[in-house]
Amino acid sequence: MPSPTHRAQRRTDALSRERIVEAAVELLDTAGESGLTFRVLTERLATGAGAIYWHVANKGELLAAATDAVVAAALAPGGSQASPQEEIRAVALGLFDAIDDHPWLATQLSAQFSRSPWGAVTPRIFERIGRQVSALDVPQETWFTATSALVHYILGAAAQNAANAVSARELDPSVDRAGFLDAAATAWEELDPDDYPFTRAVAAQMRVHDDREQFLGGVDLVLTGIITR
Amino acid sequence: MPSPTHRAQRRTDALSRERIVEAAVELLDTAGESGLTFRVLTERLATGAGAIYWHVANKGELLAAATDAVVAAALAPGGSQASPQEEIRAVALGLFDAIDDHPWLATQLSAQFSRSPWGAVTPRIFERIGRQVSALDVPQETWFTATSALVHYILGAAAQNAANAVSARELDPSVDRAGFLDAAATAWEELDPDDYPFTRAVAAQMRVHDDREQFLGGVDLVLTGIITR
DNA sequence: ACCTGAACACCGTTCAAGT
DNA sequence: ACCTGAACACCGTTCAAGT
Repeated sequence: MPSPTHRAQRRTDALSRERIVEAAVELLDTAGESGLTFRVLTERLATGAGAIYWHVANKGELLAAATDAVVAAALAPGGSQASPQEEIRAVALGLFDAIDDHPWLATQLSAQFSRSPWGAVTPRIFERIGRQVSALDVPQETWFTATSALVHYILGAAAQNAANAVSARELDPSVDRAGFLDAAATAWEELDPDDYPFTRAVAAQMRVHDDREQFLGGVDLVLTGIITR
Repeated sequence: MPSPTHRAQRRTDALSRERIVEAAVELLDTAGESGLTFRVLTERLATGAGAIYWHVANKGELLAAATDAVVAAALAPGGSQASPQEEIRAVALGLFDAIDDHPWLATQLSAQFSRSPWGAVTPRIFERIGRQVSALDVPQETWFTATSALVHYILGAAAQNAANAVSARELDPSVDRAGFLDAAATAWEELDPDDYPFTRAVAAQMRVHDDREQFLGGVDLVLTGIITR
């Protein structure tokens, strides 16, 4: 029973690139990467396929736009004037949480990375992190390498974490995080001692670790390397 | 004009998982990720689709097997008993070169990473690097985070590099590496000074950098962080 | 300028049937 | 046990036709 106010909200009913991207993100969030299809998008938006193609060149561009929209939102505020280190940690955590909320983002981000390294998303992240690195009082010759290392670590680690979260849900939705970690750690402990001594040795650590804490630990580690050199 | 010796080689003509994976890798190398299709695979192997499905569950498994095969080869020898740092650099370079030779590996590696974090490839890399980290004389509590950071950096940076190589080829096959870097650097220098001050500042660095050197620089940076902490 | 929707080419996967 | 190949369901994309 929509009130007139709601109707007014729906009045801007015309198709637009924005509305399409929005619907795509929703679909990705709820149905995963394989759930984003021009057919269901067509139903959801109550139009024909051609209509979507009028606003968007192809599926790749749609995926890129969806990724871009979510990343832009995650990078948005920034807020206070903390130290460069704290800013970097904040940006990193923002991306970490975004990937956690939109697990498809992980794959997409590295795909963007691969397809057009300097398309739209990557430069935003690179610039955002790099600006803080340059404020870090380290020689300028190290900026490029340092920023690359940070960005690679952040995206890689966040992606890995999202993957863990997804596969945990898929494997057994009833089991909680602790249960999943426990099962994984146990699996590690049962690996062949000759082939996997290290992984076995580290299994206990993995059982009790906190994702965000561990993620930030890695950021600090790279930061330490940057400052020390 | 195949000699009898060659014929003997071709005698083991029966379909096998190994032969299928081999053909898949070849196809991926020459035609890219979108070139790997059950139809052309079927032609190449001169069989029917069902025959392939007898040996391989589905396309995902085939991709995983191809990735696994290439990574296993890249990680294979190891050789000398150098210092842990040197070993880590060697392993890193091995992966770097493998991704450079098989650009599809980059996407696939992070996809594997996402789909089944502890499927087959990732643990191999993790273990290989981790073993050296544990020999690094740093407290055991740091092993997990340190190894994760290294692996994330290595895969991320190598992937980025492969992506650059691919898009360089695609954009204009006639232009060489120096030309590509030059064009990219120029593009960076022409970015909006208000929005992208850092990227602009780092453009010159990017113009003259050497991929492998820069990659190893990042590895050293993370290693420094690990040892310093 | 923007949208419709049937049609096209192509894909991964299945399966009854063969050997 | 292993292979054949037609058939199925589904996909991204195009395009003549409408408004």
